[in-house]
Amino acid sequence: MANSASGEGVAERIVRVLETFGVDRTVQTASEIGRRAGLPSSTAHRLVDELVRAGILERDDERRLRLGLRLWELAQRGSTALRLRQAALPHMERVQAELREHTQLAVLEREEALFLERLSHPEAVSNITRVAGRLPLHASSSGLVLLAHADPALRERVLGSPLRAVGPGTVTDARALRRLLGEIRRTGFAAAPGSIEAVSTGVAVPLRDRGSVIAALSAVLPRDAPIAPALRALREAAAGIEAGLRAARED
Amino acid sequence: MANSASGEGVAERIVRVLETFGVDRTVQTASEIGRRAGLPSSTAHRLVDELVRAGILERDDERRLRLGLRLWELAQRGSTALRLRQAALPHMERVQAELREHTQLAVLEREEALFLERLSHPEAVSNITRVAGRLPLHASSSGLVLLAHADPALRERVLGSPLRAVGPGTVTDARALRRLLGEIRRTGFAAAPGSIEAVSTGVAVPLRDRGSVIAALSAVLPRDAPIAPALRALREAAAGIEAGLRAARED
DNA sequence: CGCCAATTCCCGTTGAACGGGAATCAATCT
DNA sequence: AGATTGATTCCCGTTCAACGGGAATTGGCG
Repeated sequence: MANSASGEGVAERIVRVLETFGVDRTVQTASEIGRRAGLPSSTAHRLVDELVRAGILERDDERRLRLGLRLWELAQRGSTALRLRQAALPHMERVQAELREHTQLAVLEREEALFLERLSHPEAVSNITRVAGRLPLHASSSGLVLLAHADPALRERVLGSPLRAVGPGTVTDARALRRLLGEIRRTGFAAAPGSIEAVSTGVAVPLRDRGSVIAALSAVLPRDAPIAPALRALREAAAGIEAGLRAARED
Repeated sequence: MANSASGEGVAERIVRVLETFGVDRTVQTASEIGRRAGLPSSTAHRLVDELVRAGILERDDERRLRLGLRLWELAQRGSTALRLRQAALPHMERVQAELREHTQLAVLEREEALFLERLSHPEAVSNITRVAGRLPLHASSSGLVLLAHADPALRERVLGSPLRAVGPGTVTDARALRRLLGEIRRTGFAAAPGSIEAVSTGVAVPLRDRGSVIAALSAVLPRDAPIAPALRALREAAAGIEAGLRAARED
C-alpha cells in the first residue's frame, strides 16, 4: 500500500504534521496531531514515533509532543533569514533604544509578510506580531512595503483577491490599495494607521540588497505619534544594514 | 525495494540530508548532498525534489539548494528554545549594553552546548560562537556551567571520554575538570580563560527554571579583564529572566 | 466499576520508493 | 572543436517498508 491517501510524498506529510503546531498550540498528543493532519490514528503514532527518533519532535514529561530543538538548530543553519537577521539586529536595537517602540523585520514568503525578528519595548503600545508570525501583505506597513516592491504578477494577484480587514484601518479597496502602493514606491516608506489595531500605526521602510527589495524594517507607533522621527531612525538603520550586507559580500 | 541501505526511516534520512548543511556550507548541489548523506545520486535527486516541493529546501537562482524559510518558520513555532530566548533577549540586551561585550545564551543538547542566542558587540574581542553553533561541554564557560549541573550520568560520560582541547586554556584533564565542576557548583559561576581562544575569557552563570538548571548565560571578556562586574551583570540578568519565566507560567 | 481517549500491538496487502543504469545537459579543459 | 567531468533527468523492474483497519491495552476521571 504505502500512502494511499493521496499522491503526496513523505516530506509533504511531515510538513503537514509540523504545521499542526502553532504559536498557540505548542504541545499536543499524537492523536491530536493525527486528527489535525488527517491521518489514521495508528499511522499518526508510527509517524510521530519516527519523528521523535529523528529528533524533529520531542516528548515532554507527560509524553506530549513539541517541536524539537534539533529542528530549530537545523533551520538556523545557513538560512538566508539568519544572515539577514544577524546583519540587522544591532541596527534594530539602536532604533528600538532611540524610539522606545517595537521594531520589526519582515520578508515576503508565500504571499504573506513573515516576521523574522521583533524587538519589543515593554512600555510601547500593544502589537500582535510575533517572531515567525505572518500577516497578509495589505494589512501591515511592512507588508505594504514588500507588496509595493514585489514582482508585478504577485502584486496583481493580491490586488485581485479579496482583501480581508484585519484592523479598522486596513485598506480593503483594491483601487485605493493600488494608489497607496504607488505612493509607497514614490516616497520610499509606508505608514499604516490602524491597519492592524486601532491604537497603533506601523511605519516601514524597504531594505535593499543588490538593488532589489528583500525585506522591510518597521516600527509600531501610538496612533497619534509623529512619524517623522521614526522614519528618520528607520532609514538610517536601513542604510546601515544595507552597508553591512554589501560588506559581508566582500569576503 | 524501498530503503535497502539500512533500517532507518524516512525522517532520519531527511535529517541526514538537512545535516549536510552547516554554518559554513549553506548552499549545495543535489549531488553534493547525496554524496555527503551517502545516498545514490538518483535517490538524492528525487528526495531533494520532494523536499523542495514541501518547502523544506529552496533553490536559488543557480538552482543550488539552501534551507527554506518555511523550515525556519516551523521550527520557531512553539519550541521551548523560542520561549526561553524571548524571555532572555531583553535582559541580554541590557547586559550587552552595560558590558559592551558579547553576550550569549546556551542550552544542553545531545551532550554539547548549543548556543540559542548571541548578541555581539562590534568593539569586543573576537569570538567564534554563533547562533545555533555548538561547542563541547568542557570547552566553554557556558558548557562548564551546563555540565556542572547536568545529570550525573552524563557528567561521568563526558569525564570518561577524551577531552579535546579547543583553545590553549581548555581543561583537558579529567581530574582537574571534575574539581573545576565542583567549584562551579559551589560558587555559582564558571570562568574559562582561554578555553576557546587565547585572547578571551568566558564567564557564565546558570539559569534555573523550577529549580533545575536549563541554560547558561555568558559573556566573553578580554583575557585580562576583571570578571566581577560581568558576573554581577550576568547574575542580575539571570534573576530577571528567571522571574520572567515564573511569571509566564502563571498564565 | 464504567467510560472515554490515547496508545500500543498485530498483520495482510500493495504500490510508492528505491536505485542501477543510461541519456542529456552544461561547464571547463586541451 | 572534441574530450572530460560532473550535475541532472529519465526509465523501469524489483521489493519491502509503510500503510491502516481493527483489536487489545493502558490510564485518567467521575
